[in-house]
Amino acid sequence: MFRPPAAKNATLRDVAREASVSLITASRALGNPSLVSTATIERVQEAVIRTGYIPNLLAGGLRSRRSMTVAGLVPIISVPQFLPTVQSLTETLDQHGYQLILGQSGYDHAREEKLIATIMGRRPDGLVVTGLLHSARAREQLRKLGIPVVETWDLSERPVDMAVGFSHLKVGSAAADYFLGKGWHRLAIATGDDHRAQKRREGFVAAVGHDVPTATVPAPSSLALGRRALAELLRQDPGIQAIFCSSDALAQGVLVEALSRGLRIPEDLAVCGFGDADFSAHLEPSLSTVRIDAAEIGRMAATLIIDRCNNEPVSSPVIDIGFRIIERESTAGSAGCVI
Amino acid sequence: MFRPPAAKNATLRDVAREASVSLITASRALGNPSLVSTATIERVQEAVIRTGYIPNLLAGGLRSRRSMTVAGLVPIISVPQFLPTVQSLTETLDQHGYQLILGQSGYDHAREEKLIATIMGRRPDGLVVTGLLHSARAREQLRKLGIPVVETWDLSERPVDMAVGFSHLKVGSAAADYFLGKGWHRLAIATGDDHRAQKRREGFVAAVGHDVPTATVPAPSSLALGRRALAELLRQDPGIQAIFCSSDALAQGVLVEALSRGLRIPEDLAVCGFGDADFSAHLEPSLSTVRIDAAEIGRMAATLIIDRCNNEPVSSPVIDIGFRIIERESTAGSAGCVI
DNA sequence: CTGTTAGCGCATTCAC
DNA sequence: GTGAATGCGCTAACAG
Repeated sequence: MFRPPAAKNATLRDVAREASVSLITASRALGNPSLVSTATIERVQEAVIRTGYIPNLLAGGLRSRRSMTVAGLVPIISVPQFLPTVQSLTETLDQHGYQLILGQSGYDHAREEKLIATIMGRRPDGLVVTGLLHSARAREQLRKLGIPVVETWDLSERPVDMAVGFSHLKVGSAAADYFLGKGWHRLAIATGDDHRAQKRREGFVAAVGHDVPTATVPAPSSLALGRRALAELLRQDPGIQAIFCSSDALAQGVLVEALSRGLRIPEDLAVCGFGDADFSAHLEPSLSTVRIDAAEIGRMAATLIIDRCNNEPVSSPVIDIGFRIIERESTAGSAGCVI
Repeated sequence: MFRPPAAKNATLRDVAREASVSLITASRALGNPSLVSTATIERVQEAVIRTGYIPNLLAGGLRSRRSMTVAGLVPIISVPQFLPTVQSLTETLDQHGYQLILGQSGYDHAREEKLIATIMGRRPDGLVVTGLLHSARAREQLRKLGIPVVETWDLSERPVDMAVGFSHLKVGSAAADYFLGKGWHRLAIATGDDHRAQKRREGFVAAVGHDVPTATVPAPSSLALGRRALAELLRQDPGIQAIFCSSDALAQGVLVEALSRGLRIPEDLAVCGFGDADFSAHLEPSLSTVRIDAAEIGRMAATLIIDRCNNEPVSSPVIDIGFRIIERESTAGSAGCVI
């Protein structure tokens, strides 16, 4: 078993002794300075520096029942769309003294439940889930936890607790309406097999009024899969005019494959992605897409959690951050203009 | 079934009572079963299920001085190159019961030190740093912590503790040798401004024997910056034959810009990236690059930490995982062949 | 194999 | 303003 080396960390007791005050006064000087005289605070702060004291948040959390951690659950960390969310979540939490504990649930339902149990052992003060939970049991687990929970990247009618996201159905129908408004009627979809992408497809099909050729690829989607998807779709209908893709990576693959087949974009084939990746505006041709403010999702999720931890009123437990279709060259038909 | 909203979590004491054993026996049944009879273990396990007990790892960590957490420091989470490392690190740690606490140091030296202090408050059992530390003070802090530290994505001659990475100098010189071997002599570099990329540039220049036109872009590098970088390099030397880029995103930008200027790849301009992103093999033309096994870095880092936590001997504290140049169409000159 | 005792480091009672 | 006691939930150490 691992034994900590001789150089033990200074404890608050050491600080108190250095500053010639009691343990609790030292504690207050650091955590609740308004209760302590200025002179004492200064003495304690000096003692902290001299001893190299680093507060033990495990001990503090045990006693105060606030671990100052928030758990973040993602399917896998390397889903590019979620990255800005995780980043801004981490940053915003950090600004308020909270740390993020990251859990990857994979795409496995059983794992999801096990992960929740493991992570709850750390007694986080809140939980942020990226994407709705798969299993009903997991949702039930969360409901019973009694800590703030934010579900992100989707809007449920009945969230476990709170939610920050947008309607994937509406994204789908908006994309379809956009294509139809351009006068394109032979439409198709290249999509990942995850739940949210499927809902966008549903919205798309509903707005079109009938089913459309669809190529479904396994997660995580990629440029390579986009190339394969276009090949598949052209097999289903060689006369496709416009394709809605479930990610910009996929859309880029469609672009590459289309160009290598000598198709002109958007005259022969229009393409719209999803997510507004950093590269999308700079491709040739530039890629139209649906923009989601992923970083804002993380910020809002953090804010909701922190407010609830401080017993501050939360204005609305369900926040729709919306979306925007960004028109670029890949769909710049007659009715539109290049941004 | 009624449950008060603030239903307190069951503690080990509750489990022990349910199972009619002492506290410590319950503890051992769960954490050290070899010391307890099979019948008792079973009774305890049933009690766990009946009570819905979730061990409080804060309390356990406080007492045992093992928090079962590992801190991971990255500049920012959304650097694509590090993602597979973070992912496999999380997974490997998870398999051994450890959780990753993520810290983003930004690109700010002062923040780095502050972050280390914050994170140490959680008393992690180990620390994984992605990239060498910027500030000497931060390195000094780590040395004094007395916990296993793994620096990744680089090899230092004098690591704080352990290291898993590769030589950026060698990558640079290998890239230069590769270009020179193709008969290309008017070389250039498009590079991010981070320390590791600069070392690759150093190695490149050393192998070439003289300085080369260089476009330096701020982190994080992107396709857009790659386009700008090529424009800049062509201004410096319109006759450039081959460019070594510090990331595949940057290289892709160079490709896009080159094609939009009517340059033929690789006849007019050869391009090599770094990192072997998932899209690189599927671009048109496909992108030559330097492949690093990023996931392996994460796995090895986790293993090193865990071994050290268990006081198991670590074969070597510095592990070179090497790299490989992957030749594809963007550099498929006469002397080579397309993979 | 099982139990008793004694804390881990800190913050929440209460007291003055 | 300050302090003394108490215990958060768990496990290391030593008994039996």
